[in-house]
Amino acid sequence: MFIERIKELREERQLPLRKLAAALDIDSATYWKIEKGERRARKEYIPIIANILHADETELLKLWLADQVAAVVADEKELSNEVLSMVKQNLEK
Amino acid sequence: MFIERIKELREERQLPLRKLAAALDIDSATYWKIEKGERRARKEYIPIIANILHADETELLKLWLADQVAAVVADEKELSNEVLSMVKQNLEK
DNA sequence: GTATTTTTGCCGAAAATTGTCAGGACTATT
DNA sequence: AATAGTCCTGACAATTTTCGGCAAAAATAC
Repeated sequence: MFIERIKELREERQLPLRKLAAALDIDSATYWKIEKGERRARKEYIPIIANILHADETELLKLWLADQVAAVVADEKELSNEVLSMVKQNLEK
Repeated sequence: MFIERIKELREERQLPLRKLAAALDIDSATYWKIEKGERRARKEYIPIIANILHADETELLKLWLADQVAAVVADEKELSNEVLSMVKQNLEK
């Protein structure tokens, strides 16, 4: 979700990976891996990415969080609905 | 959720930390930290814990997963409901 | 008051994650 | 076909995070 979105945005803006990598102060290869899902984007990167892509930071943050959550339950898909409900419940207190 | 539950069960069964630690082959101090939330229980520990506490493994697994998920969104409680919904949506595909 | 259990802090080992480097593949341009 | 620019990849190095043991203090039980 997150990575598809930032790739999409980057292409819309016609920015090369290099530009994003520079903004984040990392190697282009690393940024490439982030977009591919081989590396996780650090949370601190989100505002920087949002900025350079002129995207909504909160939107990206939500996508990023959703990815993290999805990763947790990925191995137990059968249980995930129930687990997510439990978490929701628990948050309401 | 997970840690409260296993502590509760352990006390019901009147087992000292030591017993659990032994079953998991770790130091009592480490087990204590798990029960306190200062250490994360490894996923592999769950069946062992379930067994020695005569508890339902799936129940404990769900609680454990819920904790992991909650940890992800803990810093962004305002967004968590939306994030959880997104994940649910995404799983239905 | 001794023994057992629980609680803490601190440190080193181990594992996981992140990043760099060097270079290959592909495309477009000239 | 040579150059330039971007994208892609694997191997390795560096860093960060996590984990567990140890030693000992505090609390509780016997």
